[in-house]
Amino acid sequence: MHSLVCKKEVSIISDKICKRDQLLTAVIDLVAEKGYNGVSTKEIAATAGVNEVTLFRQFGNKQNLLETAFHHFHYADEMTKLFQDKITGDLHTDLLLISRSYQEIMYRNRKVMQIALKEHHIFAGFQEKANKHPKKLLELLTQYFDKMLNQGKLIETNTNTQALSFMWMNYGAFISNMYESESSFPSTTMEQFILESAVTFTRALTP
Amino acid sequence: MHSLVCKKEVSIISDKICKRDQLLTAVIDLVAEKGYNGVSTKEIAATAGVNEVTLFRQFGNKQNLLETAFHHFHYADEMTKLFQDKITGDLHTDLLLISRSYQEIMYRNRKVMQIALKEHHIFAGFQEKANKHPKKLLELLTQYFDKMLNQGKLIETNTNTQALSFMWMNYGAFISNMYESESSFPSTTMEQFILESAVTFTRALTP
DNA sequence: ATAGCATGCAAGTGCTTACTTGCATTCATG
DNA sequence: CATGAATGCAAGTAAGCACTTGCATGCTAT
Repeated sequence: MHSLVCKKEVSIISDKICKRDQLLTAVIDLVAEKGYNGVSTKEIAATAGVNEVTLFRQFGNKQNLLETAFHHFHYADEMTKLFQDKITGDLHTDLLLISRSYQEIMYRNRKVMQIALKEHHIFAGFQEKANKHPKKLLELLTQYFDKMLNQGKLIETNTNTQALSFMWMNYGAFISNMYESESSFPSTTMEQFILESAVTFTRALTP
Repeated sequence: MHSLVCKKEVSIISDKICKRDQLLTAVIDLVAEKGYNGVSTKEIAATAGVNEVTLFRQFGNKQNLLETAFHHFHYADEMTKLFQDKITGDLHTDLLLISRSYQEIMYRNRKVMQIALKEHHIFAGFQEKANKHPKKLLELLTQYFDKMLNQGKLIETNTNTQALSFMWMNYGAFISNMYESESSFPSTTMEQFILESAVTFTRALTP
């Protein structure tokens, strides 16, 4: 028993993905760019290369299409694994890893993030879901700082605020680069920032 | 020869501001909340307490109303004055001042910033104008770091990247607090962040 | 071969939107 | 008092919106 969707993916015309997925992709792309009220079902269908009626037969209505797509494309859980697997105990190495992973994951989620940011007045749940993983990461980073503090590898400081500062710095960087094109990511500016900011926080927090 | 607008502000009913200003306020509030395509001219007029026709007679069309309001409410030039007037040469004091001023100005501009962020696909010029002052601030901060470096008050580092990190950190903090209500600003979290982050960067950058 | 399902196409429904028009009302100013 | 500008009100227009219906077509699986 395998997934019911997209039986045609393995069909004769192999490069043709199924209509359902084409619609999900189209709605994310268009809503991220123009906003929910700025794009019509007609336009979504045309972008997906299907008839508008197919959209309604598959998803019932516009809102449900977007909600389905949002949940479908929202990657998750990668940040938690990070802390289980790859943390070394060396502050500089770890901050670098966290920064880089965060930027990569957020960039991959960028369209979903744009939608959550733009449409939170219509889809209250989006914002919450989009912030779930960054919030978890903040929590894990605070715990990490606490552990380092106990081992004498960190100065006396408010670990929660330090974690928040580090995450906000990365969040600001992400937002500023959110509209960069796929091909130019990560930009040299972003790469420089990641390297330099890890050094900065390491110097500031090392006893 | 004084301003042509709002003669009625000084009228008998003194607390009643003129229709034009009521419309400008309403469109900023509503578009910031619901997006340009999420709010109708009817709704804007109703919020402003005027007839919908008055909106069109005063501003011609919806787009012009928003553009006029955007430029009307976009505060400016305060960041530049900061560096001319209040810089002391003590790193910690200055970073604290910059952070606090930035947050205050951005919060005052928050509705305009929300619009620029949401509607940049429709109003290309908004994003540019909204980012003009933060960009100027980044430039000034870099110059400040350069000067401190020359005076031996800063470690050898890429001053531009350091300035960018500091500004991105504050930008991330601003975005996260953008939707906080007037009464609760600045939150205790934000205040803590401003204090702590100034200390962090001072420790990281002081020789 | 046949039944069933997904899809395309054309047309249409009812609603909302931005924007207009004509006329009556108010009101400060000459 | 008279004039003119700003506003309100009611009605209307043309277009676009989400969404529906009926029917024809083609592909899949039994």
